[in-house]
Amino acid sequence: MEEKVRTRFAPSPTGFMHIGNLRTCLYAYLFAKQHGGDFVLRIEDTDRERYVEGAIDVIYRTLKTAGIEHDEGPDKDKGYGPYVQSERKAIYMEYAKKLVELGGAYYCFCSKERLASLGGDNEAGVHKYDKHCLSLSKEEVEAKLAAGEPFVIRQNVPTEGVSEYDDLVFGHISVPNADMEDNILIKSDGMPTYNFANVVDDHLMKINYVIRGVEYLSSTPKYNLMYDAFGWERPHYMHLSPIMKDAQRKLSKRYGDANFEDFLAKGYLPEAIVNYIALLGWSPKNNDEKMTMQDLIDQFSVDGISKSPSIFDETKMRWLNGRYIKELTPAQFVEKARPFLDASAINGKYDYEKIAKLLIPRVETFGEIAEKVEPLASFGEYDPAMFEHKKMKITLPIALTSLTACREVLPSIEDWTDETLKARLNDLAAELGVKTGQVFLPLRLAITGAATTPGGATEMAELFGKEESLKRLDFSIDLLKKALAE
RNA sequence: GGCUCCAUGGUCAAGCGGUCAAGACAUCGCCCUUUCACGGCGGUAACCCGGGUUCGAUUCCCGGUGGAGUCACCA
Repeated sequence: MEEKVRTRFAPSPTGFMHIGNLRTCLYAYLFAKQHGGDFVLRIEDTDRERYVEGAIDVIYRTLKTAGIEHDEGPDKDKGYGPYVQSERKAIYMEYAKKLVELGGAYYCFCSKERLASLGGDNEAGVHKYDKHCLSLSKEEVEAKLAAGEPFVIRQNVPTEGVSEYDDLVFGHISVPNADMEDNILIKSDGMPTYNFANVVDDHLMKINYVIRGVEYLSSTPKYNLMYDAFGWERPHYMHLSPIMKDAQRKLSKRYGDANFEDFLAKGYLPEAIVNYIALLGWSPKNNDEKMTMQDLIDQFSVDGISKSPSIFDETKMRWLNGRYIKELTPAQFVEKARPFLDASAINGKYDYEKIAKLLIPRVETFGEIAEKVEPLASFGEYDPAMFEHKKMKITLPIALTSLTACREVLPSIEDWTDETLKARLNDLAAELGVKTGQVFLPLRLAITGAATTPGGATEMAELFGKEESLKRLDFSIDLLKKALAE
């Protein structure tokens, strides 16, 4: 019988949640859900020096808005807790001692100084621990322990042979044992290192599919050695290539350029971000790129995961975000973009839903709202030369004729909407015997005073309302007359 | 530097011995058009190099080159 799939996301609370981390989390979630399994959240805070206050809240918040729901975690204990490593200290020590008894680890009392003297013995200046304390007899160890000497516990890695395993995405991996160091499992402060904690926790929490970054690809044999020493069943592994900022640099929080919440602040929709990062390093069988979380769960597959690093392309994410925005109704747009609308120059002015209708096909992120809406915020003196339009064959006199005709016709219109206005203006163009553009273009310019606007003449007119539109029209006709008189 | 891994257009990527080497983003051109957009149509653009294996290599093997990861009392 197949074992229930259990995956986990195990971030360390060191600050913000960056995109690479989120993608790892997403894949672990997708894999678990696809197989009807459990997705566990575990907090790896064994390094108290890197701990950042509030970081755990960021993790919860990110998961929630990204639409990733964990089945278990510090806030949902299903019997495998605690799910925060700092609260499991005693557990690690217990298992470390067990591993020592089993011969898979040993106590080490070497001083920092002695360790430092081991360094620099090759070109890269890399040193390897010499297993000095492995030769200590049981009595010597007991004596040192009794004397209260500070100690660490190291893994005892064989010096010969090769360790191998099969990775779900990278295939067969084999590493010479001689290249692996006797890493520290328990630090002198009694806390475990990642090397040890992840093995113990994954086993105790019954994690059978370990999904994480490639940085662990070559150290995984060491973890397997521990599973073997304990007599535990090894989990399946799925390592993921990094997301890069460019060909050389990895995307990281160090550059402060890839935090999930930063993208939210720039006006990206969480669904779009999740959709985009799912596609970075994985591709579906078909060519549909816009996918919901459910689509992702259904279609996720290990063989679609790529082995090489992928460069993060914000331009493409913008495009995808634009597609999501285009599917929003004006009401939904307003709901989601309200903070951006309020922060723009039109704050509170005009009907937001009407603005939304104009903005939906014109912005790819909410962050672009401010600039799009800027020309609508004010009206005043402008250069009448703007009315000249070669391609449309519009000169200042022609513009004046059109505007004057508009001024006569418009006041009688009761239903001041885009559709009605458009119909009437089309008729007007026919009556005047001119191209429609020769009426619409001058009118748009006349009531907006701006060369480019997010919408046409009649849309702008509807937005401003009848009274304001006519007022502006009068202003522009005067401006044009003055210009022609000179 | 040792070890592990990777290598298709500018970017994300299909491909898994025989294809005119998909698709998407970006870019360019045209159409639509009342500006800006949306939309539609079309174009430019790729198998890192050198050896093998094979009737035939982007695909398999080896070497080179390039890139990533790792070599911590960080994860």
